Amino acid sequence: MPPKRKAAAPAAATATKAGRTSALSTPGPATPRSLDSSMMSEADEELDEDVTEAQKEREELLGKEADEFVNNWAISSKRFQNQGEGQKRDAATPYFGKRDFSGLPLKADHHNRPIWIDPDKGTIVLERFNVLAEQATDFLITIAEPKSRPAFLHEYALTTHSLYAAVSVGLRPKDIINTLDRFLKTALPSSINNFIQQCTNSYGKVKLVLKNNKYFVESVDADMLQRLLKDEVIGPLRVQGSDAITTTYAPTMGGLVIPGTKNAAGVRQAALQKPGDKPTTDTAKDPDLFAALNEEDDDDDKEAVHAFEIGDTAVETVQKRCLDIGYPILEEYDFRNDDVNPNLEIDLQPNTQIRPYQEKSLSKMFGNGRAKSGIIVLPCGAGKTLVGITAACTIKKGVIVLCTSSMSVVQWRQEFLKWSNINPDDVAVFTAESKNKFSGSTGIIVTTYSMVTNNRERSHDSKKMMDFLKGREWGLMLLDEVHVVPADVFRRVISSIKSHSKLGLTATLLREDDKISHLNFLIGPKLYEANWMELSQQGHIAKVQCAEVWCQMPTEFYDEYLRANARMKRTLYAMNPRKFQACQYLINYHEARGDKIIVFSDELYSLKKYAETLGKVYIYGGTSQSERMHILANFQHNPEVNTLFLSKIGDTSLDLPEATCLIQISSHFGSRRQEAQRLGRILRAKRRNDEGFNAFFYSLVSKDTQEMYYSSKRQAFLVDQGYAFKVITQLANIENTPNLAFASPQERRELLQMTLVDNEKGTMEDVETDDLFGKVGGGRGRKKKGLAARRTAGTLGELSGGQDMAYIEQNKGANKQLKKNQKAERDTFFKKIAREKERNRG
DNA sequence: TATATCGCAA
DNA sequence: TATGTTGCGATATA
Repeated sequence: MPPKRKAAAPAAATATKAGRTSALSTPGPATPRSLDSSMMSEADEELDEDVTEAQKEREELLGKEADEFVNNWAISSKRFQNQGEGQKRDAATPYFGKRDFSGLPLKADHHNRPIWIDPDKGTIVLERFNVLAEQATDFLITIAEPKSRPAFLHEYALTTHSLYAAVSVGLRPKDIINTLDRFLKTALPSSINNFIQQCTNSYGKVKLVLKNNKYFVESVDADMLQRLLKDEVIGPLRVQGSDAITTTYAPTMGGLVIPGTKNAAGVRQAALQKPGDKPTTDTAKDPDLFAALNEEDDDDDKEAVHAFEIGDTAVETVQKRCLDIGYPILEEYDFRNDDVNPNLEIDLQPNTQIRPYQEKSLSKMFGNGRAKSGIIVLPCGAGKTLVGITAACTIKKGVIVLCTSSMSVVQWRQEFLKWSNINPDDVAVFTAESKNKFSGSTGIIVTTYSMVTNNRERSHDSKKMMDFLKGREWGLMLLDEVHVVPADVFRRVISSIKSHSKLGLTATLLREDDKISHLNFLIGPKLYEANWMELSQQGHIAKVQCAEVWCQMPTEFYDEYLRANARMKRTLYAMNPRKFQACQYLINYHEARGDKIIVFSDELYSLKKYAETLGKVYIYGGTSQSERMHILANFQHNPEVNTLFLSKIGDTSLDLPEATCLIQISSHFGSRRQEAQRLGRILRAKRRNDEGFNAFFYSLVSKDTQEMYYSSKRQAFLVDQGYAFKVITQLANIENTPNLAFASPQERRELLQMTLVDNEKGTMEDVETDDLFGKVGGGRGRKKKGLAARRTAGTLGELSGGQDMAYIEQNKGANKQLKKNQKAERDTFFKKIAREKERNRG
């Protein structure tokens, strides 16, 4: 393959693109209101007990089929069908065998091109240091799945799903192939070419569109529709009497303006500006190859589309069948031409401007002027909510928001009020406590997954509410924390509520099981995934230093550890006195530095022990609502309270104040999601834009225990995002920390004894403590009534209560002292870290 | 109003 | 290389 135009090409593309984005007009015409609600689905009446059974079965089936589908389409099954390209052999060939790709001819100017591809697996490697790296990155996130993105070499995988996503945002096969070839250092292997052709031929050709309250199967390819009509399952489902295939012209993006973008801001002044004028926006600087390619689509302006109608009840069958025969259906909502569903009065607050990456992700969703269903992945603190709200403001139809907890329900409502001009009466909350409806003909409902999926007997009110939710059509379904949806029960949401489009939001599209791929057909493709490192370099989220601190287990602890059962093992490695000391040291250090510190421990016994011994506040599941509020408020405003201990309650269900340092002493097995979520807790830091400001993330790990294995597993995701974990085996000057706990062998033995005794009878209930400082404890823990509670509570109360008071004072003194030699100590600390870093590199 | 119970997720 | 127990929300109960 001859070398083609190189560096100049993307630049040119950028220019065209910029010209295009300035083609402005206001969003579609005001839609007349129609209150015709006779369109309710027949589904309502039959939705009772036995239906849920059937639903379950159907979902299982769908799940299985999705898996099979994925397997059938794996790239490896189609590899080398006609591998013609010169398989040269040389001396090294025997060592690589089939994996010798030296035969792929390098292009003459290969050093100007940034990517390599594995013809076998579709793995793409990108050189970040290449001049074209930026453009290539933009292209790659559109067509491939980011696998690993550390500093210099990024790894992507070309998969069926990623190509599906690329097609769904409007790329054509020839765009993909040409651009890929342009960036490749070698000739494009024919296996990859075939793979792309095959995937893209079947993907994205068929669309499911809801128009005037009727479902249409739509395609630009008339033959394709004929094939579907001849299909034994789909054919009969076509609505009788509409035998003709209708042909219309597809709208293009022209005219649609996403609120909050610079374009939107300029709409009024630029109303007279002609399309094609010189760009006036900064977006021109942003080389977005995808948009550039999409640009070409607009040349053949009006594309004919063909469609036939299917009944409401047939939708799921058709979707499933299409998946079976290899033409997965895309969901699109032509909201601008929907004059059946009433419009919602909503717009972003004037002067609201969304960030470039938010704009980018939304432009993928609304790329062709319709709303495409799919998933947007942004790190915590990067403004997912605003993306959702902006989408709602673009569609301007009824919205249903699903959250994981009632706390985030309240937050979503607040955010809606904060960012948009929505009438507060139109944002209704549906939870156990409040079951409001909006007053007008349409509005926004914020609710939880569990509220909608609840299988059990319902209270009268919520039954009525559910009927209401099921009985209407929603313009947009916003799925917060969408990674929870594949959980079998939550999946039911999708089928029970009818919405024209679905937008999933998450920070970590990750699960430890394999159900994550189900999202591809439950909701839609991944439309956009932000790179954490990039956002932190641009100052949208904080820069974080990650460190793993290895703590030696004292021999007597290790002996017990080896002997203990799994449960006790976990307690023991959390209670490791060296770990305790490291924790104490880090807290001292960071408090002196002015940080707000959160310490996570999933292990409740150690959580309480650590917090009580150090005289810090803690929150866990058993902390009552009012105490939680009290503690959080103190942590946020009281300069005396700088450290907060949390159980895994802090992962999802607390609205945590800003923190700048995070220490993990115990965590849940190898959950990458948890690790990422916790890191996310410090990404919001307002000080992030201060010169040289860093947030800190420490994992304390007991050496030579299972924790080491879990820890490495947990870090995988963050490492792929480009975070470097430093390993620290020795904290500088730790032995000189004043009032270091468990410094003597005697104390360590006592700690061990106490740990063993307290946990021997197994249960945490036994050591449930009374309110220590009147701040913690109580609440609705799962403690068994009466019984042993009093016995041990006494011991522990005395023990920790007495010691803690002493500790509080000592620590205050210690902090003052620390401040004196603060600088000296900080220096040694960082020298230590630097030395460790060197060692790890070598 | 506070608390116990249940189903479910990780 | 797998685990088991913690927490949530909704509802029923006194």
